[in-house]
Amino acid sequence: MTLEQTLKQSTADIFKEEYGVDVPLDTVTINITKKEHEGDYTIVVFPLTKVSKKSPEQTAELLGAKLQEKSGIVGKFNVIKGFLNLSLTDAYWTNKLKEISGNAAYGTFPANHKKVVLEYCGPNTNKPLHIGHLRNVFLGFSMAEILKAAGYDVTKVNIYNDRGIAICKSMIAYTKFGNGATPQSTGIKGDHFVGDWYVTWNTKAKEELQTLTGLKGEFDEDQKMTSLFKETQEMLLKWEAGDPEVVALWEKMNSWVYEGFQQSFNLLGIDFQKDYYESKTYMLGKNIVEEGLQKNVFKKRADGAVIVDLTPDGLDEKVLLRPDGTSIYITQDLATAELRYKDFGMDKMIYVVANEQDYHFKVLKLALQKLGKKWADGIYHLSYALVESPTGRFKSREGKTADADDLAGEVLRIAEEKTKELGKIEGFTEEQAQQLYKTIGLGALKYFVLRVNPYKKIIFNPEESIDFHGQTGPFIQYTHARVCAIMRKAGDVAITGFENLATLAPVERELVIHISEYENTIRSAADKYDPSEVASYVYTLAKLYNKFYHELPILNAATDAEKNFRIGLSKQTGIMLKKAMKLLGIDVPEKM
RNA sequence: GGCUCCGUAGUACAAUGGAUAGUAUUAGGGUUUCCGAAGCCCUCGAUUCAGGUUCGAUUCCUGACGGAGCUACCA
Repeated sequence: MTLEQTLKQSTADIFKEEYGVDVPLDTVTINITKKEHEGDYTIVVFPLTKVSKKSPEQTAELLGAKLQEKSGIVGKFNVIKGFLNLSLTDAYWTNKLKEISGNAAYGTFPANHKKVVLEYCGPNTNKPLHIGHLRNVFLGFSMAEILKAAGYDVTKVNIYNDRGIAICKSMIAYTKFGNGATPQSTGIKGDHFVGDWYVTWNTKAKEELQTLTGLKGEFDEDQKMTSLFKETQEMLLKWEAGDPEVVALWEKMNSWVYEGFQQSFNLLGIDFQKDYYESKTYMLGKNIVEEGLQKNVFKKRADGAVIVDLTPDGLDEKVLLRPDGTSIYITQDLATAELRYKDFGMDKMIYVVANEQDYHFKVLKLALQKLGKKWADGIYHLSYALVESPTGRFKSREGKTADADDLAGEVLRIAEEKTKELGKIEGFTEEQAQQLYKTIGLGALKYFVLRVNPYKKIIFNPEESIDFHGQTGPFIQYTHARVCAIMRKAGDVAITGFENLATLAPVERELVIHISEYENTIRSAADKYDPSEVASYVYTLAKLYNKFYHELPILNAATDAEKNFRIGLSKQTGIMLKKAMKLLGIDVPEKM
């Protein structure tokens, strides 16, 4: 039972005894006491006055006195207006720290035997990763770590959108203008190489369109009249027909892209247990559509298109299959979802996809539920808002600022610069130094993205956003390095129990309390699918530690009992910093 | 037009319906005879507007005003 539950239960028991009324536990609200008041936890008694029929102050006084008398852990209390501030005994907190430090698995919940499949990344193979993918992969990776800590059995999967008109554009441009160049011959990273041909295609199509019409119309529509587009479309048909030459080229170019992606994934520190390819699943949807028709869940429209009527659910009629019988995006996704269920039998299926597709995922879930698939109840769309530049949405045409590799390179460069200026890396080999720049640079980038609630859009200004001061990854990493320095200096002092400690300083209590809140944070972040709660937690922890560090001597503490306790507290803080940052996919260095 | 999401200091973010709305950054000031100054301490500064529900509203409801997304037989 957690402390919160204990206090709630005791409160309910006391009310039962005093007033003979059962108080539902959720009417008892307990918060961490605000800084300006004395106390650790606060019970808000306003809702309880209905039962006690007394003033908030009287109610609180009585409750406080009874809790102090019966709980055994409440040392003192005070009442301000309707707020009952409880201070737990020092013994309670020292025991708590002892208990936590003795449990290496603290913060990891026992296996709940629920399977989660988490899809993230989902790149197109015709262009490199951009800043939107960064938010996606950082969120996805972190969410997977958090769910694992919360006891779930998580499998991360990727889906490659590796077919369609877009990749054919790259292929056509390469065929016509490539002269046999390769990533190896040019030294260009594979995904960028193929992406460059996609850009070339657009440039050439624009030129052709200009000579054709002399106008700068709506490119997206008008490009269809160019010969280049017609060639591209022919290539797509050939690909679909399995033309060996086209398929061979497609395989070759995609292999370049995958090689490039893999480099990015390695740098970013993300991974997948299974890859899905749109080219292998795009024609699988027919069966599920047929099933829907038989179950009378889907209907055939007069023109032959298959639709699902979602108007009773407040949505529209949604087409699932074209009149000519070919499938569309949603058809594939229905089939892919079922395929995943066959592969994994998961309890939850999480899609990490931008909020542009909110509607799509509502349709997907509803359609599967209407088909009677129980597992569809476990579908969750982890929707996140777009990353925008200060001038609006990042467009892939807008240039280099939005490119993921460039951005990562930029933060690594800044990390190197800062480290050379401020770092304590005497004796590092070049390799260790490079590794450190990576740790710090990516730490800054990941933390910057993950500290924001996923549904809120992020304004990203490449020049200003990557900071190393304040609420940032490097600040937390620095704090960890500081703890490590203390531990090195402390040597192998055996940390014993904390029984001999007389009293705790306020900042020591705050630290222990915050450490004891870790499991609540994990639980909440997992339930809400929100890594930003962990980001916020770990920042507060680092800040508290720095405050503690400045206020109190650790190695030079006045008594052995204090020194022993403070070293133990430092050690545990270091462990918690590392654990929490790991859940964000961020490493922490021992020196920086 | 309809639907969804978002509006908090100059800027970027917090706040299960709870106390005097927190934190970072910017600007200004202080702090290395003492464990790492990428730190710590101090000062300035905000809930878009109008109603409603409530003992209590940044939070919930209604409306207005701003911003974004969706409303594709594209993915």
